[in-house]
Amino acid sequence: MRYWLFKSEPSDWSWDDQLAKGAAGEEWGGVRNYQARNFMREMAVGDRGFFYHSQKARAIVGTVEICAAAHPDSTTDDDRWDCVDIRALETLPEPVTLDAVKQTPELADMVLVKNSRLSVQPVTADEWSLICRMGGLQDG
DNA sequence: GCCAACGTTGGC
DNA sequence: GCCAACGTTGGC
Repeated sequence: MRYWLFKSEPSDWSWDDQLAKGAAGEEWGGVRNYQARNFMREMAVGDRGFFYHSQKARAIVGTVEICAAAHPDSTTDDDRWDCVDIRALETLPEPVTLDAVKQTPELADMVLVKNSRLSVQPVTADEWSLICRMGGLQDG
């Protein structure tokens, strides 16, 4: 299983919006960046991901599961763009802020820190378990 | 609200 | 195919 991170502006699509979709999940449409799209094409059903609030919130707030592999993005007719579907799994009891990530040496190489503009990105297994613990989850 | 970083576009 | 101009993202 692989691990990922999905970024969203809460004013656009928030964790609450994602939670409201429940087990059915929701298409992660609207991504118009090749790197991000390529990562989504690599995702498999059952992979896990973090849900990150950008802009004012700047924190990892929950975990999600990939519930549909990459398929054409329904928000456009342009066939260059694919996306996956994700569903909310757990809310982090304690959100892990960008500040906290930056202050943790083991997380200094995270794409979140290194390439802050990439909206869909891979997370290593070590990063995953550490952030889960920091957020108050036993495990992913 | 500003601005740096980065990705994309389009002229040559 | 290069690169300048432009637009967008996201941290501060």
